[in-house]
Amino acid sequence: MPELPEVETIVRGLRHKVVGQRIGGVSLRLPKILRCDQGEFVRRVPGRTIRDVRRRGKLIIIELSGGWSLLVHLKMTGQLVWTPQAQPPQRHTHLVFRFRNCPFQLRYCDQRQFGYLLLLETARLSDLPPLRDLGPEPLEIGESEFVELLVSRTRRIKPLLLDQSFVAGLGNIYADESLWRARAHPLTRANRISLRKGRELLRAVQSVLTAAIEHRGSSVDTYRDAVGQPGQFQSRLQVYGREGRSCPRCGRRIRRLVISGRSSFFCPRCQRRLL
DNA sequence: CTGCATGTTAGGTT
DNA sequence: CAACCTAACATGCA
Repeated sequence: MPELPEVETIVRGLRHKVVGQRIGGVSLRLPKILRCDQGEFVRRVPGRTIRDVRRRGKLIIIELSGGWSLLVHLKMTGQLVWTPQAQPPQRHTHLVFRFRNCPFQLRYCDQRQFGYLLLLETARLSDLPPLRDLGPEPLEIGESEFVELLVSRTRRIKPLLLDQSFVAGLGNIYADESLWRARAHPLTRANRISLRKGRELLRAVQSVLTAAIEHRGSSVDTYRDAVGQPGQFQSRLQVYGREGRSCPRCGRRIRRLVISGRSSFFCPRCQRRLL
């Protein structure tokens, strides 16, 4: 499940492979993964050069020459993989970009087919959802700004952290890890979190994300980076997916709670419920 | 075979 | 408008 650290790892890995490459052709094996006009995509993409690859939240933006960009959301199981041409495409390979004078190709693979790509004018990128509706980047926001956002909300902190319009890029894994680090119960109402704890929560979010990026993300399921390698952070997760194991800080059994339909893993001793 | 879990978001209701 | 709920997507697993 690619969240911010996984997407960042993919973007960094992809950037130095594809920037400057000219797209020779595309093969669309599963048309439904395109969220734009198919004909336009096949007509407009070949011949363009990749200018930049960047991330915003969990979205990947591949900027092409001539004022067009590709927007990619990997959702649960999407992968963008730099692969030797000679390697036969697998069952879940849905789109292939070939490059001029290059023995590698860029493949979009997605076991569950929830992810998508679309082509649009670079100038219109930020006018449209989902980019338009994203909250601030958690690694760029300041403590006071974050605390301001918290006090204006009455929602429970866990679903709030998962809300991409509140803060962009957190998913279930890093939300739980951050709450554990900050010793905050996932059901706490955002506006009931003290200023001190609010600042602590942002620092927890930032240190977890930074550490996860350093370890190239967490492969708890199918995640692979831009060259097909798994991440290394899954073994450093403290609570996520560890129901019944002991809390690394206090030894108490980690519990799992379903909050707005999502699993939440937390330590009932370290993360006391305030209400 | 059934039913559930999975993350995200669109779309609905309160 | 904010908060909350549910459906939908495809697959794998108990």
